[in-house]
Amino acid sequence: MLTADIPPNQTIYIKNLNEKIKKEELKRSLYALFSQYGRILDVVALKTPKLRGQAWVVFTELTAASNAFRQMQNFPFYDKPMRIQYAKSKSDCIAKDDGSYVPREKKKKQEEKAEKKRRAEEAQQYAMANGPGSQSNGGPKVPFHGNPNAQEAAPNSILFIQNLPHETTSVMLQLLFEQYPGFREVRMVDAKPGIAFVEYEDEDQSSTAMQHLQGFKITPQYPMAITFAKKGAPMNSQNKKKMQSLFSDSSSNPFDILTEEIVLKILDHLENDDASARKSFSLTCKTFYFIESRHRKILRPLRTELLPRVLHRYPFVSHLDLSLCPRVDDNTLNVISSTLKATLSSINLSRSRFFTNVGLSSLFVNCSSLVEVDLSNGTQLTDLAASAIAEAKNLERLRLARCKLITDMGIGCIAVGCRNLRLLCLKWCLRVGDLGVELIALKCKEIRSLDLSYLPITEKCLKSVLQLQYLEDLILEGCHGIDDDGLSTLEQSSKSLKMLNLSNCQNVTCVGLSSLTNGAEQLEQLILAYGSVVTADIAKCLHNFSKLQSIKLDGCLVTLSGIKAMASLNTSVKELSFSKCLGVTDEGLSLLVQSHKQLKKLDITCCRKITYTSIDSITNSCTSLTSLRMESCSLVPKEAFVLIGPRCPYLEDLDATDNEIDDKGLKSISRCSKLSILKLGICSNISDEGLAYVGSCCSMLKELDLYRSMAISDAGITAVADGCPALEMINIAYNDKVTDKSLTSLSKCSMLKELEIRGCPGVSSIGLSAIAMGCKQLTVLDIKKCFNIDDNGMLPLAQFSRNLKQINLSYCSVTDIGLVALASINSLQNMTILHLAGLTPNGLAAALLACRGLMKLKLHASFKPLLPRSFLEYMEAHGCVFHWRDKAFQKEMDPKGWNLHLGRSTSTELP
DNA sequence: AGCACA
Repeated sequence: MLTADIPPNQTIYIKNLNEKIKKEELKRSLYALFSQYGRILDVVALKTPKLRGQAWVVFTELTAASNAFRQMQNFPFYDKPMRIQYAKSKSDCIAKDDGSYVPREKKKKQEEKAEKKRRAEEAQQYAMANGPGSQSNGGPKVPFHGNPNAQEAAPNSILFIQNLPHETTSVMLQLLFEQYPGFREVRMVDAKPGIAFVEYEDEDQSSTAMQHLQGFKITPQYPMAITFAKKGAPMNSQNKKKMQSLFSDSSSNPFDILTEEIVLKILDHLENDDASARKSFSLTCKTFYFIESRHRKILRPLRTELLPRVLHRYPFVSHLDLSLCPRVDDNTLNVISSTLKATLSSINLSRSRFFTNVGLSSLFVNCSSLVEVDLSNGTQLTDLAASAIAEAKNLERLRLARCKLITDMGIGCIAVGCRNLRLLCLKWCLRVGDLGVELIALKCKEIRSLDLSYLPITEKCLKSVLQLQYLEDLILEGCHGIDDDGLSTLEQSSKSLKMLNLSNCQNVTCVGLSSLTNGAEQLEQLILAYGSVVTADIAKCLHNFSKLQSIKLDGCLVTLSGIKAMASLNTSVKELSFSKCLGVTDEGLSLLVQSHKQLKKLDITCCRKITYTSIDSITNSCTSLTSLRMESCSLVPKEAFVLIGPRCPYLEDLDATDNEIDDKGLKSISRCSKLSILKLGICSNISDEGLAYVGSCCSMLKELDLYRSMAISDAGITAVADGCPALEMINIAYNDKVTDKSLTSLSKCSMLKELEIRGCPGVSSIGLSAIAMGCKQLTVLDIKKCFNIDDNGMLPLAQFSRNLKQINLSYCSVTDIGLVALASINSLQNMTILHLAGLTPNGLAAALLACRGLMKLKLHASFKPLLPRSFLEYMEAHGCVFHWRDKAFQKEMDPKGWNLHLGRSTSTELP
């Protein structure tokens, strides 16, 4: 059995121990070392020639063993790194506990084992000599990973077929199996290609079919492997009894009565990305553990060091997301390409560095089924990398955003090599110009989506791009080389175009736009944010688009005639965005919403001219509105918010940040029972009374922002915590009325992922402990300037918040001790640690060395000279990026709210 | 490298 195949066991097996240590001392030290993970029942170590250097540690709990297994792997112990595995069998002291202990008769037992092995080998040889798949080349070429107990399965009218090529369909199998009498049906498992179940009327008939089709090759490389399916148990009274006795007898596994088919079906119903559900599933029993490992398709590992073993456990992974691994070197890519050769279809390397074209080349040459690759942020990648990409002949989706060294030459290679590209993102590839893009357009005829944002291109390459007959999405954001004159030379747009983004193209006006979109009859979405003035001319281009759904003009100057032109369109759009637009008035907006009554999403952030009138028109006309974003609409009075609740019952998302809304308004809005996102930052007119309405009516609420809404206190937060169990994000920053009571209430929200309590002096480590214990999904935490949070808050966080990715603890009272504890959280990626009075350079270094997945770290510049250079290099080599800040210590925390209208500190200081 | 309980 290979290491990765050994299922979890409450006993761990440790090898590579220092053989010079005396047995008793070794046992004592192991006991001391591993007690931190849980209660230990026994430590076994022997010094016989065969068993020296090894030991077993028996825990009372499986979870203790698995934590020890993970966390102490390679731990240096008496100068040698420990190699830990799960024990292969149950320890005697456990067996004695649960009554399954059978005293062994030493030699006899061993002989029996050997005998069994011999017999199994004989049987296999016999099968090899007689099976039909063997005539030419001796059995299946491709090892199939099926149920290891398959050969022992009793005859069954259902057959279990493995090692099928992935393109096999149920019709193909039916044609094959219906030739034999008694055929009933073929069943395939959607989420698991390569296997199928075929049912016959009885066991004789299924046996006949099995004999005839054993080893049949649908394609030359895949001889099918047929076994009897594991027996399922219909629920007659006899079985019920069996079930009951199984449950009362802990030594056998009640789940063994489920067939693999049923177990796979259960897995199909688990969310693919729900790690905890999958984990519980595989810890149910050995069979489940095994089946889950074959079913897993998506993997997002935390550590590349463990990748060889992880990939061995999950051989059918097709989607590998390495965005949590800052360091991925060529060696790692080699491991991936050799283990996932045939199965890998998608890989994300956008957050990883340290690999080169050599590793990429091995990846693309070996993994021929790769269809999707994200290499964004590969600022180190050159044209050599591009020519490696060109080996990926089947690539369909390629992202190269910010690969600034890749030139037209490299893109040319990709154009020639990857003819099946459907999506290509070249955003910020500053050395790619007309030539590269033209080559892509000429060679890659399948392109659907092309992102050319911020490229130094002109209309020259657009000629070819617009001839792509399947082009749907074209993104030309910030292409300053494109202007009206150039566009006027274009004759016809792409007929298939659905989305056009010309944001930040200041040299393009409605004139250029109409040349570019001439003939684009399928256009659904037009994004012209931060562009030139929107005038009546816009009507000229828009009136042709009968399918237009969405117009975004964020940051543009919009004239009244421009808005009138949009109001006179004969199509009804679903989405309009005017965030930060100058020129939006009550008159224009009212006209517009009256002619677009189907509107679902409207963004009028910072439209500072609109008043009650606009809100009245919007809510009157657009009753199916789901999203209304109106941050800082400073002339809208509080009375306007009362209109929203009764008129827009489908509202899911309301941004009323920095508005006059009061409790009456909140009462009205709480009638929107589908409300999921509610932003009430800097709303000083709302109080606990208003929040109580939200708490009692909006049970689907997921996000609540109360940043600097200073009138609220514990009672309001508690009402929300009690009434909104689905809450995932809450921001209560800069509120001096909030205390630990709020945090204790919020600890009941078990889905909470993001908590910001920056600048709340009333909360302490006690409240944070409650959060740590109750909110196990917590991923992002901001406790900056919570002066009363100290090391006592970090310890529970370290123990319970194992999913924490990001933390800001600047200005807290945390010291070396708290930080070192925090560092034990494996998932930590991003920390901001400024102005911690009790932090020493040594404590910081010790903590950081323990955080192996760190990607981004904000520290005060004064630490830089105090940390050894070699230490900084070590961290950087592991993928950590340091951000040195030198802002002076701020004693007061913006007591008068000076920052209020100068942009929010959240967005400038948190990444 | 190696899977036991004496």
